[in-house]
Amino acid sequence: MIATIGYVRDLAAANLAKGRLYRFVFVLPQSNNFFMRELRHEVEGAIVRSGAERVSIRIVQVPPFDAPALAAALDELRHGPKDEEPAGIAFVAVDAPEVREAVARLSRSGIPVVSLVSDLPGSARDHYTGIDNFAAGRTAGSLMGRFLGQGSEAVVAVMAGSMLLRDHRERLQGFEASVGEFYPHIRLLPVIECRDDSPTAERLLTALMVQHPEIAGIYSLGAGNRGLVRSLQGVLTEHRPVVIAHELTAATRSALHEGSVDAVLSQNAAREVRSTIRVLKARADGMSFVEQDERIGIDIFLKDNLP
Amino acid sequence: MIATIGYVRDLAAANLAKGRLYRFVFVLPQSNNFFMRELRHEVEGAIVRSGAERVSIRIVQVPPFDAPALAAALDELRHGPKDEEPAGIAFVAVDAPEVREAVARLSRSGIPVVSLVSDLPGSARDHYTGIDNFAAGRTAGSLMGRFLGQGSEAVVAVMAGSMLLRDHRERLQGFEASVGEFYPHIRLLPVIECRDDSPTAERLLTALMVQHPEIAGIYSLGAGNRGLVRSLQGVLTEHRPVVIAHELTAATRSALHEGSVDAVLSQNAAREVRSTIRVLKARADGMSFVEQDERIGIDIFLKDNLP
DNA sequence: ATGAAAGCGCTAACAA
DNA sequence: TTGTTAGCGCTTTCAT
Repeated sequence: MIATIGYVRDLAAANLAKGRLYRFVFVLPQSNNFFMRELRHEVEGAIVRSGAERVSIRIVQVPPFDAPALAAALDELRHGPKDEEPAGIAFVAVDAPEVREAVARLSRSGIPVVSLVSDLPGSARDHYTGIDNFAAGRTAGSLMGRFLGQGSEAVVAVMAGSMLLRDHRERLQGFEASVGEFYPHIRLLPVIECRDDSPTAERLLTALMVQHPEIAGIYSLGAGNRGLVRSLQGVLTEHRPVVIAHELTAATRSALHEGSVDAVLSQNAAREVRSTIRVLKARADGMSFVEQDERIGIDIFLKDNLP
Repeated sequence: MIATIGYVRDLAAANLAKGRLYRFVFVLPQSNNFFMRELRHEVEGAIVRSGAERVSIRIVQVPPFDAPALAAALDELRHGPKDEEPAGIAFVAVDAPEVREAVARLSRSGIPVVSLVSDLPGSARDHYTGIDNFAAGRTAGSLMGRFLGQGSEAVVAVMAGSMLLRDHRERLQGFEASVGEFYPHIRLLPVIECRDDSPTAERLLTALMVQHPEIAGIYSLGAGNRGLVRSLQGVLTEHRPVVIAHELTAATRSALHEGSVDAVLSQNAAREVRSTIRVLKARADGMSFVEQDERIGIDIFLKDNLP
């Protein structure tokens, strides 16, 4: 009806008129691993830039891996003065029922919610900003299979942060599925868990390589890659295993460059933060967004296509 | 001075007051290959969305590979009524002196200019939106080397669209450099040029494979991949060469899926268009932008991480 | 030169 | 309910 005339509502004018301020909250784990720090850093960058855009972003930190604390933090945001109610919330999910319930309460209050980096399927979240971790694991499997080449049995080690983390579990599943289907000559050692901690990663991997000198490949699907790189330092070049890791960090970047790591799968934290803000804004305005535009791809980095 | 007070100019209000309209022009080759069509399609999409954003985008088509025509089109844009002068121009460069000069004239007129997909180094363009094609070629070289594995001499065919295209030349250089340095057992056949035409590609490749049945790898660095895929159809699975191509299209996507193509390097046309508009807007406002945010990465797709 | 006033497209507060 | 008016932060015009 209105559209027939060719009318388009001028959102900028509307926002000016009502002195609108989009209050968004990012609930982030106070983890110390590189990726979470980067994520926090990107949100802080967005805060600086947000001045010009009628956006006000606040970061709320919660203890990592702590579902009750996360749920409490989410509930907290629903209270407080009515005019300070957030216009949207982004949070890194911990996969637990109480978190799902807190999200349901937010949703019932009409507050847009976006899960970030780690998803909460089956919850009332409006959107998930992050990569498909199952596909990431499959991709790692393919690369491992291709890089190792055909031949007799090859032994591959897998290191995760924690099997309690949904994204780590999904990566592992994808990796196992891909290797099992296409590269049956690869034998996977039992997963070791380094709790995303570098010293632990170094210790565990070094021990594993002593125990299994025949290791031909390593897939590190979590954090703690400084330790991974250090454990590789003693290995002779000609015995270097094929190494695939996650997240482009200072450690993985230089390891790629010097050849001790062969491929890095990564997600772009800056892009994730910007996308999240666009999505929250759209939802806050009751606007739709192009799902396809907001998909976060799995970046594959070799030494040759480093940004 | 002003900044000390914490003042931030409200661009939205300013634009409202002056009824600003950003007039941008995209100068695109009227090529029929999939990628250029997609690029055009994305610009058309931006035109639709632009209504709400005080942006008006116009597409000017020029004959492909035609430097004089492109230069003339660029000059044309500087004339016409003063109040319809574009606030920014994006164009797919043809690497020639007359184009450089036309860009210099635009620049002198104070019109922001962005080169898109194919760059024009050394010209007065304000920005280049597109991938690093040399790095893309190197990446293809690494993948080819790793996928072929160590061993005795391996013969690899290279197919380009045209050596007159700067992006194709750069990809080839990167590929040759990478293979030459790290995989000396790979022998490259002389480049064949299919002029980005599928039937030609099919014909040339089929002939080449008859002539060189020992071909173990194919790098297709231009367009015309329907033809590439067709030429592969007759090859027995166990003799299938390692195939690396550029641009994720219907043809390369299904070929990846069914296993006749091993990897696809790609650039995201939608992202390129959006980035270009952001950059032009920033320049038109005399604002800076985060260079890093606007870098277009080289996407690597395996069958496992297709979007 | 400097200042006051009108108005861009909208919303919110108020009147009728 | 429907209509009117003031004003959001800026630029532009017109007057001082």
